Amino acid sequence: MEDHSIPDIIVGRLPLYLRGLLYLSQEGRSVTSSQELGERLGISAAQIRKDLSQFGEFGKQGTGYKIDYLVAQLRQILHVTQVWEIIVVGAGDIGSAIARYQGFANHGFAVRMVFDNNPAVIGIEVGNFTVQDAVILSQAIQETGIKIAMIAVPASQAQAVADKLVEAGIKAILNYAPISLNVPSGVHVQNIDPVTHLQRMTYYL
Amino acid sequence: MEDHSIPDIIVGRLPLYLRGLLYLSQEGRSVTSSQELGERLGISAAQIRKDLSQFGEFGKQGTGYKIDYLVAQLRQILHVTQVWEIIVVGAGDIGSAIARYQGFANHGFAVRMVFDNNPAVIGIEVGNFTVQDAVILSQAIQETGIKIAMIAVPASQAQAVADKLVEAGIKAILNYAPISLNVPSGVHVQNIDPVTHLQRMTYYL
DNA sequence: TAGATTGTTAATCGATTAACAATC
DNA sequence: TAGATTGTTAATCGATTAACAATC
Repeated sequence: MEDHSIPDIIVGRLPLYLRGLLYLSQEGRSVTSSQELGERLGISAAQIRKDLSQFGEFGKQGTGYKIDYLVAQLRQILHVTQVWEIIVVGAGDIGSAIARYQGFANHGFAVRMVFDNNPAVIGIEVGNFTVQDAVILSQAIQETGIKIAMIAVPASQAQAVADKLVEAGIKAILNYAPISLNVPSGVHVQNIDPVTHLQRMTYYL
Repeated sequence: MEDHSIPDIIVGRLPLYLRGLLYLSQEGRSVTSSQELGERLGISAAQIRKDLSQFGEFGKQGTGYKIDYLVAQLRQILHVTQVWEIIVVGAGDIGSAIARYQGFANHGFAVRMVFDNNPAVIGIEVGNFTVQDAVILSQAIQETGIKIAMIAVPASQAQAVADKLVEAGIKAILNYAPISLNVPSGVHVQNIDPVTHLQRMTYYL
């Protein structure tokens, strides 16, 4: 069947498969197996095959998966065949590091604008961008039609920024502020908080 | 029972509970309920109660949870009653942002040293730190007994760095490089990769 | 052909939710 | 007491694994 709603936990693994395949490709490999990929990623071969089978039949019995082909399929499934433009809100240390990050290129993303509301920061150069005044944030989102934003402002301002982004049409938020954002259904949020990641590990130490 | 092995998925939610409780506390609240906390975090009340019940009985029927008490208990469970010192490897944009990040204070962590292997970077100041030569990395880990490291080097060097860290005694790694690290059992890894987080959302766009 | 590996089924395992007695 | 909310049980739901026929 093809019109199942795919569990989010499976969707979350697809980018890992894609990344693993790209490294294999870089190493000059053209074919791989669920077992080999699984060993690289720390995921069982059965799970990889099961996950992929939700979307189609991409391999061949006896030989495995043609890497270039599976990469292309995963990119289509994940909607990263074109480049998504991104707005960064907050030009402090984290926002600046994101704006300069070279890792988005060739993976479906490009930072397009950087905003802040601090007069001391507005107008300075960050990477290839001039920090813009956050008062024109909504207007810029509506004019460009950009759907993805990253929040890199202090936690105290993050919910207000999220509300503004959503109202202007943003549909996906990567949130670097250490707070749980409340957004309407239909808007997606992923959180990156080093403290919660670290605390998850100290439990075991 | 008390000597169950706790599922990692539950351990992963405890830092979120802790963070939510701290915000409630900051707002002057002294008592909360599983329902209220759940609404804040987007987690069901039943799940919060069930998770907490793995570790003890922290609430009172009819009234809920005393916030300060539950915060203290969660800190003990997560082993963040004292400060864990951290080594940052890689003093590029990301490593520098981490080294300057103010959000670790009061949450159980403190960056202690920053390393790089690039002669152009060694010796410069990043936040309150002087970037040190990575050749003394192992020695520094062994002398200080530090158990937690963050990897903020290019993907091509990340596995080699991880191997070196593990050999020197590191037990928990927060990995900012976009690659799956292989480490021995007993060493914990958490990954922070904006690209995989973004691709997980573009699936739905 | 013989060997390898897929896609898929069925079984197992684990996580979440609903519901409620207990009790503050 | 009446109302509220916990801790826990049982039921439901979902995810993972094992195994294998199909087939390259």
